[in-house]
Amino acid sequence: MTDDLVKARLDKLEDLRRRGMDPFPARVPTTERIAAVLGAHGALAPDEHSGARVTVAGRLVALRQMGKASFLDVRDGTGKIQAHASIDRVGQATYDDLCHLDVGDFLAVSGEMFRTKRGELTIAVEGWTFLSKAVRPLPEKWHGLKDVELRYRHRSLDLLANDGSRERFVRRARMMATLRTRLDAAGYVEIETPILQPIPGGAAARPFITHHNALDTDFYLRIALELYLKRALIGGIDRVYEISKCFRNEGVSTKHNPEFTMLELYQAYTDYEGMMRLAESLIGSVMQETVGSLVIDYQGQSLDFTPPWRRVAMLDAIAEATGLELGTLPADEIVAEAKKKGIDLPSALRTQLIDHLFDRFVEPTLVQPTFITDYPVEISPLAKRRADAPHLTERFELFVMNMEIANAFTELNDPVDQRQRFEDQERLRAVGDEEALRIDEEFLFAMEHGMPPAGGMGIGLDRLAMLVTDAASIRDVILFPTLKRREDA
RNA sequence: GGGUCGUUAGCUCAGGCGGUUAGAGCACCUGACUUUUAAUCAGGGGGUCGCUGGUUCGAGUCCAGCACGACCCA
Repeated sequence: MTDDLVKARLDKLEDLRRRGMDPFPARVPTTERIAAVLGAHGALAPDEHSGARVTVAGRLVALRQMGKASFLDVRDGTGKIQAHASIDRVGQATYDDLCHLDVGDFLAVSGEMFRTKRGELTIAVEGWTFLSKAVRPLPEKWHGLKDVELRYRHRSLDLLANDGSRERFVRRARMMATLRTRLDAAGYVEIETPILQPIPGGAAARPFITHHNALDTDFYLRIALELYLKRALIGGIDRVYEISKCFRNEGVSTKHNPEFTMLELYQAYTDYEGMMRLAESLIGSVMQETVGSLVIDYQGQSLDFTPPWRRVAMLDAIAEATGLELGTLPADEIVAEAKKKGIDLPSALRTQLIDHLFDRFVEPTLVQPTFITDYPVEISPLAKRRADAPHLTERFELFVMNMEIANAFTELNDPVDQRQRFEDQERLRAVGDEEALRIDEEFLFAMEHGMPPAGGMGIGLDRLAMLVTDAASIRDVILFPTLKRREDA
């Protein structure tokens, strides 16, 4: 039983105290990082001793005892090193103490570096210090922790047991760093905007609701960053971005987590064409810095991010996939035309029909990076209209591997049009569309003071992280994904 | 929301058509072993078979409900 394993280790903890050692000391000897030690002694030949003494600290991950000598594997955040302890070198008492360690305990070891006959760089232990006790056994060393539920619920153990998991999050961090470095170099200013918002805006989604006691007011957790970043843009921070969590009160799936990380950026004096070029260079940089190539392998599929990426207008993509030339056909005629092609459509609003056709026939075909452009104005209430086709907007979404990765537009900066769009949305809300946008007077007030022409873009960073880490589920790139609480856990 | 699958020792997994005391490897404990690296060898301990009910002389196994999770669909 677990209790027996824990009890045995708790007994050892008491034993340590009896032997005069503190199982949880506050001070640690000065140590080097393991990767640095290995790097500095890489030139040693088998059986050669360096003459140099090193000290490292880490977790004991394996202990091979052979009577009067033992091998210990010690791991820190940079790597793993072997140590060799023999009764000759450290004496009976110290050796006995060392043999009472459990796999999982932390310790510092010091001694001379040498390479074994079998070629492994090793510390010949001369002294050691106990650093921290593990009172539960670690997951199994060979098979690791496979149960996906345990991996998500006990991520610390997943990171410990599965190298692939740890490497995935390191790579995600490199992706984040690359994005910030590129944007900072391009003169973008990173800011922070409210998570608690009186009116959730910037996207069509259901929000979480929470309550502020002292103000006795309900707030919403933000569903997008957009409207606050645009306020900053209006205020003169004319290249601005934020990388942060957004929250949407929707189902979970391999591509959706209720809280997820978005990058949103706004740049004055450009447009959605500029955003397409930026997407190509920014995501290209991420691929180069994380995977090392613009051609990546994702779940057995080769994806090529070499620019320029394919661009297709939404209605053209639907025509290509279905043979339906929608043009400006009203809803009932779309249904009729579809029927002729053998496609059954429910009676719905024109935009819903377009959405439906796109999701069903186009999205499943979008594997290589593709910009879908020119979305209908009704589903793009914050994007500028095309001058030559006012029912369409200067907007694109980027699709890769059937997933929406980015959404961008030439930003609407006409406050009169913006007010009308909000009012159209409010009318949809009134007839039951819970995801329709709400009118935001504060935002309109800001825009009425003049907003520069601008391009803006949002990128779903969890999904981008899936691509760069070859992860099949969004939960594999979110350290602590949203799970139901378990009573017994 | 619907469908399919899963839940057995700390971890990874077996468990034929319902039949004696539920098995293995790793981990753990005892002993041997001074260059191993999934160390090896000998011995030992460890189980609310997810939960609740039902069928049956008898349920890890069959049935129903529930919980949690995975995948697919909307």
